[in-house]
Amino acid sequence: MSRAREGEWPTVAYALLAVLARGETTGYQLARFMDKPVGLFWQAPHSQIYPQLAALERGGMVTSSAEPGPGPRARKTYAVTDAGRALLRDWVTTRPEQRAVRDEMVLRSYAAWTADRAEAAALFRAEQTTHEQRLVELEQMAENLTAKHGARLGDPAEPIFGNWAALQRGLGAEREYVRWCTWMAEQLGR
Amino acid sequence: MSRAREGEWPTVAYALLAVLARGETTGYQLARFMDKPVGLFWQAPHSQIYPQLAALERGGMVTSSAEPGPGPRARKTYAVTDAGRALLRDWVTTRPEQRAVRDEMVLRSYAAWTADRAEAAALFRAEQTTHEQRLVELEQMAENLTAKHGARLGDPAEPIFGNWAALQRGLGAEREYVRWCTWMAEQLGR
DNA sequence: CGGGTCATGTAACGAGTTACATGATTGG
DNA sequence: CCAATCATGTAACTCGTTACATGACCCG
Repeated sequence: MSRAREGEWPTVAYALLAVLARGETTGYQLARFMDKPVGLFWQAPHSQIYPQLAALERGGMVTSSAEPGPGPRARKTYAVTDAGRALLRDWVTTRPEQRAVRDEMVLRSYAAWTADRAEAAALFRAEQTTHEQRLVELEQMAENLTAKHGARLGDPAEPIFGNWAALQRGLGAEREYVRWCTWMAEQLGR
Repeated sequence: MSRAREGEWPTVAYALLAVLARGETTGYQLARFMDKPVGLFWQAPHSQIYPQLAALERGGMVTSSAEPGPGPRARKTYAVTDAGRALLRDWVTTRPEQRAVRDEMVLRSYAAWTADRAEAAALFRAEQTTHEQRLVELEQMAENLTAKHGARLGDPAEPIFGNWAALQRGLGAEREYVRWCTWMAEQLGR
């Protein structure tokens, strides 16, 4: 929540800044956008988002204006400050240190020889199907984006380019994962 | 560390069982194998491994035999029990619930429009290069495996099939990531 | 009038990271 | 003799998840 060292923020803070950089919103909208189902580039529950927004405000990276809301608490609309924009801009071009490889399905494939062959094949076929469906959804999103924004998608100065870029990654990653699951199911199902 | 509910273990426990299922080893060897650099399917530091091995032993999933070691503490060799083998076998064919999408580079791509264009292009080119090198290493590993084990790699009953399967995933994932980084660098570098 | 949506927060916990600790043997 | 390797462990902390909490309004 609070910074580890002066000037260092957890990644979720940059995710919030990245969304707020496109226009001010309420904490609730941010939480909706980043909660479970979609959230193509980063996910976080509201229990992480509200305290993080408060921390960003204490740090002067965002400002909030409260209007009386429907519930027991006021509704707050957040906006990025210049300091927040600068922080995000710097972070975007900083190289991440290499993350740990941790994939439950890869671990299962590594131990597949210990399991029942047919059950293991079924597992990978089921995974394949799920991610084929996910792939169809993403392809639908790509069609919608193309229809609405056309050539602007190729312009890295436009915010919508960010959506396109994240979507390209999602499409590629899902295709590759489906390919691997298919291969695994084939290997196991003989 | 301890089980959340009776019969539920953290994933790192299954990773340890998966390695121990191939033959008994010491905690140190496990830690070496799963620490930072390699660990193609799961990574964990020794500070997580030693307590987890102790927990598995308390749960009757592994046994240990201690011989006097070089340091102030005894060297312990661990082996899976029948219960541990059964636990692993069941877990392997259980479907994981879908994991959260959280990729710092995707987040950066989403916010790329806020950054300096040339710096952003350089970032993705650098990532591309790093992962091209990683890919070469994996291809080397694939060659070595093929040379040493040949057709046994295609037999899902052989433990070595697990290495092959994990490696296939690594190769595919790295290739796809390199592809995306290349595309990003191209888009940004115009 | 009961459940869903809007709207914001706190608390408890688990998983993973980083740092601290100890001490013998081996190699340059 | 200093550093690396072998060998095991604990402590403090951060990040992320799950659950708890409150209450107005709207729709069927």
